[in-house]
Amino acid sequence: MRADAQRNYDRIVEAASEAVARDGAEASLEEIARRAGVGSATLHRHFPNRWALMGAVFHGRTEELCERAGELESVPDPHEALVTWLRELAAYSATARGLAAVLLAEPLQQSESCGAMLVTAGEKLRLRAVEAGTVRPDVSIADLLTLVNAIALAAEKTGPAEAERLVSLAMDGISARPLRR
Amino acid sequence: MRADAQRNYDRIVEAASEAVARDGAEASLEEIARRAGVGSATLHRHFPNRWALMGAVFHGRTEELCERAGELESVPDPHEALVTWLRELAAYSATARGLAAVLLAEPLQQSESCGAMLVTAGEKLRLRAVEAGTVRPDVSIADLLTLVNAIALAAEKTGPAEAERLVSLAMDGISARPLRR
DNA sequence: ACAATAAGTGGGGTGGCACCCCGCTTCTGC
DNA sequence: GCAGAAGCGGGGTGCCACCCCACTTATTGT
Repeated sequence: MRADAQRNYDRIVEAASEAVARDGAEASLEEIARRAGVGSATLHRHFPNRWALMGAVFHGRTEELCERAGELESVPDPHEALVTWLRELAAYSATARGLAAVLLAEPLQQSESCGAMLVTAGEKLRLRAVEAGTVRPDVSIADLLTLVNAIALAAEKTGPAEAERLVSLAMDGISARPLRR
Repeated sequence: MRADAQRNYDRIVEAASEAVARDGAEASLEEIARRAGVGSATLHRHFPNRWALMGAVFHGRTEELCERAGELESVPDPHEALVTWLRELAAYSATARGLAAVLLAEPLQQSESCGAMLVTAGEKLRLRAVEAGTVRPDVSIADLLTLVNAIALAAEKTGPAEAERLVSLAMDGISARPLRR
């Protein structure tokens, strides 16, 4: 990649980050290009569609979340580690407007994508919890991520606190029965 | 309302129903107007924004779901009644592309809205389950509907079966502990 | 240092969209 | 059957995503 192309790429991602923070994932691509100081054609050449751009925008944050998953592997209680991570993921998704939509929209299998990164990071936490016997083995990491993303998407209007509450609710279940762990 | 205005209203809703079934809630309003045989201005006069139209489209179906809630009140097991209703709601929302998005988008309190109808219908089922002691009293009907709609939205691509599975999952919780009901 | 060339750029075009204005048509109460 | 109001829709505006192609710029070999 040529040096100037790299510079434009970075400028676009930076402008897109600001735009997404302000307007959500539906931000105008034209305006992003304008603010990045490039033509709209340049934006469309680097990112063939909106999701590709959003993927780049959220890539950094996704890496942080994956690192956080790594940290949580050293938490003694595997169940707590998993639930904590899922709650943090929900809280961040609910704040960074559009991340949840991007994660749900993009095919989860495709490597290099944000979704794939989260799958591999989260799978370790899930497996540890299953081995500890606190999580049903028939629940896949894809199930958990879909559930959490769904909640984050729904809670985008009501805020991260509500998102975390709903995640806790879904993890524990709605039934009034004593917790036996 | 004048007779011709009523006729146009009905035509628009019918065309919109077809369009939504095909393209989801993001269907082109212009095309809906075209297929209804009216000018786009007429559509915009009857429905000031997209959600107003979607509300009208889903009104009939929402009524059916409310009736279904009424039927389920006579099911002996209150917990089963509630979960069955929520699962059916999720399955329908996942099929009728866009219903979930509409329900999440519109303010839940506003009367006459689809959301409000579902709240009053579902609240009875929830209350019965709480009184039977099978559902935690701190879980509101709004929580449940948000959760179910979120799942339906996320499962729009994967189909109603997956939506039902995730609802069941959220209702029971992910933990590997014996069901004590 | 510089020319050849491949890579990258952006102004401007296209078609589609939501939404609005306003002169015209059609219904309705009397 | 008529006056006035209620409703209508063609056409306009401004915004958008996305594309084409003549031009500019970085790189590479000498």
